[in-house]
Amino acid sequence: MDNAFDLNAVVVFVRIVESGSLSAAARSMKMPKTTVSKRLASLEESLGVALIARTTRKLSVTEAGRAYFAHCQESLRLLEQARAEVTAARSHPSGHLKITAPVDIAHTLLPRVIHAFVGRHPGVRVEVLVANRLVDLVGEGVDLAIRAGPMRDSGMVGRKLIELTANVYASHAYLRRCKAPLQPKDLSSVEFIGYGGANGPFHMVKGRSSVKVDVNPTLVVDDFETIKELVVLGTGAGWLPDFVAKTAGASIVPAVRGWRAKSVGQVHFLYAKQRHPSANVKAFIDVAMEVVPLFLKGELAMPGGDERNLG
Amino acid sequence: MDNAFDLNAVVVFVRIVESGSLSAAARSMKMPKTTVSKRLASLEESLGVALIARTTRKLSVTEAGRAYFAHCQESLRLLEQARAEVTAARSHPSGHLKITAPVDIAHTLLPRVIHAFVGRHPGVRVEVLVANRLVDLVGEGVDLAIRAGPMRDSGMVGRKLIELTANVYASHAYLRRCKAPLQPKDLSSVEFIGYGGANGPFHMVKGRSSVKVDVNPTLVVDDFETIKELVVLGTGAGWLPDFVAKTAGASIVPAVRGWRAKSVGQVHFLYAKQRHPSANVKAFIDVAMEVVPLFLKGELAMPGGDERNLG
DNA sequence: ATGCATTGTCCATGGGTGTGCACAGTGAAA
DNA sequence: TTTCACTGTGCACACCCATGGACAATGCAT
Repeated sequence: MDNAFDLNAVVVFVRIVESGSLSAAARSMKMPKTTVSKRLASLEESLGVALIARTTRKLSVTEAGRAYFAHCQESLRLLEQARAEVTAARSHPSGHLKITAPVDIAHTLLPRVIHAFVGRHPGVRVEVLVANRLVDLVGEGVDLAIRAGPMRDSGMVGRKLIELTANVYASHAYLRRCKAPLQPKDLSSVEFIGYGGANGPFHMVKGRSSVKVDVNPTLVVDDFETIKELVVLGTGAGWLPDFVAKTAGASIVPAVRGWRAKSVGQVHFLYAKQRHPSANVKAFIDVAMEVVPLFLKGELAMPGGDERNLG
Repeated sequence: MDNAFDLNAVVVFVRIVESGSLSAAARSMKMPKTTVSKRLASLEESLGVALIARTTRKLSVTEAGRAYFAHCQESLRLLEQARAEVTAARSHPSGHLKITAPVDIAHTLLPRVIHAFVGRHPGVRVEVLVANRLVDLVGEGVDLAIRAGPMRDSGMVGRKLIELTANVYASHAYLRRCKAPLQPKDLSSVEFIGYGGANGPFHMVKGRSSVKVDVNPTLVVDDFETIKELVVLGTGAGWLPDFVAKTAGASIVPAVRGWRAKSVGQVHFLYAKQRHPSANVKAFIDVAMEVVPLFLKGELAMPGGDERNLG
């Protein structure tokens, strides 16, 4: 950085011309006169041109100085305007927001949140990237990710959205075919639809009670939404995250009344660890923290299918 | 100068975006990576906005960063262009040049110099301020003054143009009326036209000889050109600077053949003492140093009156 | 997998720079 | 004239900041 010339000196120069004197400029910028003097001198030095002819009392801007001043003033005005725009956008959400989420969440929680978000912040263009793979946030320019399970991305910070609660669900018709009411141990003998390969025994809780449940999956699917559809059709009982089951409305219910499956983790947000998080990100998280619990409690109106075009 | 934000950081930011990485930017600006990193961090701090999301390997410009970058890049381009224009104008004369000179010189030497100057540097607009008063150079935005006699302006530098030589001139007709050839002592008995109030005895020289001449002015005028006209008309003999007499062409000649008046000082330029004198000023002085001696030696063509409109 | 090169950041240190003071020069007021 | 307020600048010093080395993290090549 040997002889890169000091842009701040340009600011000083412009202020001098605007103020009409070094001292006035110094006052308006709240810096000592001597600094102003030296900055101007160094600018003239690095330009190799006299900008301001000065006696102790009078000032007059050189021909070169006048030309330079006109350009600089305009340029600095643009720069200041840019700064103002940015700091304005800092507080109130606007522009672009890119989100990624795994398919399960993208089909369930996410549409509700987005629906509320775009309603509240119409100026923001939202882009959603639905993928189960681990998206490289900074590499793909993603502002915010929603992930399930433990997070181990370095340089990122997380924030818990919800506890990942789940249960074994079944349709009313299916339950009528069984000898209700079922108990946890009965689940090992019903038609059970398992998830993916990582479907071992799980725990069910009721108050302080906790029992381990072994199941014999007659069917294994690696997609919760497909499982949900099967459960709705009465194919069998299936372990489902509550937020997935919820999208089926009242057509399916917990198979074992009064019990629920033990939580297996959290759903959380993940975004770049920065001193100054994006206003868009913060706003989106705020909306999500407000909307999702309502949705899970069933207090959220469930519109028909207008969010399907976002998937 | 508490929290005035660092414009140089903006330059660094722009270079980072252009280069695609902090390290690349550091290399291209020849400053250590650590400085680049800190500059960027401080810019984000003072803006209160994250501009660049960065992992150790990948970079991605924030929404806010993109908007800011576009404006800044344009603005800095303008600034750089301004700098280029100014430093270009440094070497080759252009723009505006304001000169002041006393009337005597403005009517004699100056037109010839200006004529040559505008012919050589057509891009420069020349403005001439003819006045015998002491013009405040910086106060009135004058780039260059021509003065006769000692200079005692502080903060200014001078450069000698010519030795202020003079002589006693008379017309051919007048000399015929006298009993030529005249000797220096004869001057006390001719009709002598004196200058202003400061017209005491003067010295005349011939080789190593020097004699003091006392005159009895029958007529005193405080304007050399008027004196010259009177001499041309044959009213008497008059002490005239050579450069004034020269404008009368061959119609007047030294009254005492072989002798001349002793020099009484210099004509010099006066301009602001600055590290970086204006290219215009330098060019003008160069032209003057070249043209004036030619004129005084009579080798310069004397056009009719086309320089009159410059007075 | 495992080096290897490269990236961005943290940290102690020295050089550069902004600061306060003093001073010459100037204009307005008395 | 003399005084006075104020201008812009030279100078010595303290302090901040750029510096370079070290380090964790990461992608590429083998």
